Amino acid sequence: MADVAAAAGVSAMTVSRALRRPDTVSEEVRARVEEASRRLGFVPSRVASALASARTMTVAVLIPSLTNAVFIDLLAGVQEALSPQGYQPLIGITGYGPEAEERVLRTQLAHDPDGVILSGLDHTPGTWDLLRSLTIPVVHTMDLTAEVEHGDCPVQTVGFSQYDAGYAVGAHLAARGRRRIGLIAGQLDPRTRQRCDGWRQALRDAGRHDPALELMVPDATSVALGAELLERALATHPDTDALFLCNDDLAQGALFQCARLGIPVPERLAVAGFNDLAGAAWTVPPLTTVATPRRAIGVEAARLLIAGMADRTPKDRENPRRVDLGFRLMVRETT
Amino acid sequence: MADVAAAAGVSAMTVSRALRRPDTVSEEVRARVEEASRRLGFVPSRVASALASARTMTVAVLIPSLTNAVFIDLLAGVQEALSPQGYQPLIGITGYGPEAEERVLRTQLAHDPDGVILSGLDHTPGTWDLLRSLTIPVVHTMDLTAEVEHGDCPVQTVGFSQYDAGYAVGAHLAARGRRRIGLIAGQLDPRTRQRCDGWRQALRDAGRHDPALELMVPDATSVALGAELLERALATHPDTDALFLCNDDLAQGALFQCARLGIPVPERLAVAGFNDLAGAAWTVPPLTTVATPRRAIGVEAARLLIAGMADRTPKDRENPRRVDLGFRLMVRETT
DNA sequence: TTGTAAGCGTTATCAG
DNA sequence: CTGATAACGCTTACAA
Repeated sequence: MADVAAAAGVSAMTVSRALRRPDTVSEEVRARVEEASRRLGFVPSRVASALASARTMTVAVLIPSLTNAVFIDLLAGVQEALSPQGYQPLIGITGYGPEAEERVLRTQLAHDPDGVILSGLDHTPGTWDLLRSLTIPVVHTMDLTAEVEHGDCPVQTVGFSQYDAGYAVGAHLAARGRRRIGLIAGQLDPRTRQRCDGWRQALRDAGRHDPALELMVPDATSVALGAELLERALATHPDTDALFLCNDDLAQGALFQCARLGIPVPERLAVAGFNDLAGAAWTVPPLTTVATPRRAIGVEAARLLIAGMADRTPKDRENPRRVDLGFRLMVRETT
Repeated sequence: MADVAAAAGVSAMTVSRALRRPDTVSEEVRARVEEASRRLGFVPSRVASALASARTMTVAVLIPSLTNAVFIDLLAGVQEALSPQGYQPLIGITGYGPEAEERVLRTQLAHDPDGVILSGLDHTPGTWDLLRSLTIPVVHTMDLTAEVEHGDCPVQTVGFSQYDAGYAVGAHLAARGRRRIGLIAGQLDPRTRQRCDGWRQALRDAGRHDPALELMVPDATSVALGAELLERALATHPDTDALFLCNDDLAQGALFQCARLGIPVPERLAVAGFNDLAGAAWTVPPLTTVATPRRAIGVEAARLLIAGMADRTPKDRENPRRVDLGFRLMVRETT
């Protein structure tokens, strides 16, 4: 920067200004600085800038895993909204564990991010303490604030009601006249559980809930697991006439297995998935599922953060928001 | 750090040492510093550290897109290898355009990464110039260095031969006795083209290449596109008895469409995909495809980078490596 | 083994 | 509108 300043015949400070806020310097100086800067191939050091200005232009984004399309879409939305504003996402992988999340968060905080985006609301007390102590905006995603604020700490959330979405599926299956409605779930994180809770309540409301038809395993969801669990579920309860699979990959695996076993869908068995992942509309038959606004959640979370980071107010604590982006039941042909 | 130093009764420099290289201070001092550090909740500022040491502990990772599972896997591998060593990946999305890639690279370089990982070898002259001028290690992935070095600039690559992989598929289909073997490709980046080139050569070698059976479109690949293109291909050339779809999502879409149209696979039509994406082993029938070592490529690229970053040698120019991680033809039931 | 001094490359601040 | 000066929080280099 000193070199550019010398070349342009101005002070370093003026170079800094000319490059960051061209409107604060005279037209003539701006031109000279830009020319010199370009000629010398000057690239301002963001590190130095960060140290001097206390703004790193980075945002910590914590997600459970990179192999779950749901969080990739979230990340894509975040990236899409952040990057035009000059912010860099710093991704942190938590592996679905609140303890690991706390560790990763601490690591990320050492980078002095200007904001934090988290997945879910299932954090350790240590994490809550940390977050409370921060003076940068924090947004929690993929879930909505519960009635009670967390540990007297107002919280900003962007998501949809996992419970309501699960309820919608249960209600839909019941409305279709199914009597023996089962559930298959993997990856039992809090969000999955909420979906299951909603589904369960819907069946209770319809007077058709049978706990025996619930098959819940901790394993990560996958097409393979869906195929396997479908077989197991039908083996135990052959009279099952409808199944809610808590994620589309499970549902796709189940559909494949039905095809293999010669089980007609939806005639003999109705199948519903969750998330409306890529290809769900093209399975045979096309899969009934719930479209979730994952990308939009990322975009909105980033927007809230940017707003909070712009005015250097200590945090949006005073004004916590709860943004419900909803969901859509996609009724296709498997039900 | 000054506060911790005061609390521990030592100088700031000693705190810095005690925390980074505990073996360089006396046991007693180390204990005092750690205690004080913990008690005060001290988190060293990486920004300041970066400025002072000229090491940001970040690595720029440029990939075309977040919605392509291939690059997510690559990223996951990179992250997995980088993060235990204390490095942070900085992701940059290039959208498959060399020009956009150059822009993104320039942006990332402002963050002073300690290393760079790129996808492919298809860069603009400007990008090559930039890379040549860097004093940090650079690794290119998903492809292998061609015979001729790029613009006299030795290059480090980790990948596999897209050409050979394509050839293997073509040879396999021919060996299965298929006569009218077609090709469906989307996302026509250089890697896809190389796969197609290999496939083409295999068919020529078998004396069965018919350019009319090639259907190449620029659109991003997807299950939906696969279904659509399958129908279009068969409409134009009903006698096609085998198809290579250049990515598994296309192949899955094609399989779905075959099921819908009542086309028996593999009896009437053999289908081969590429990449062995999640679920490929579970389609009906299970999909023949090529397993590519995407995650391993990420891990290996990160390893090479770490090696190059450790010893602060200007760059691994002197010792460019070409790491071929191979591929595996997964013969399943669609062929 | 520990401490001192001098930056690292910017930007905030305030004066001109 | 421009510039001088003092940080920002740490690490390198060297001295003790």
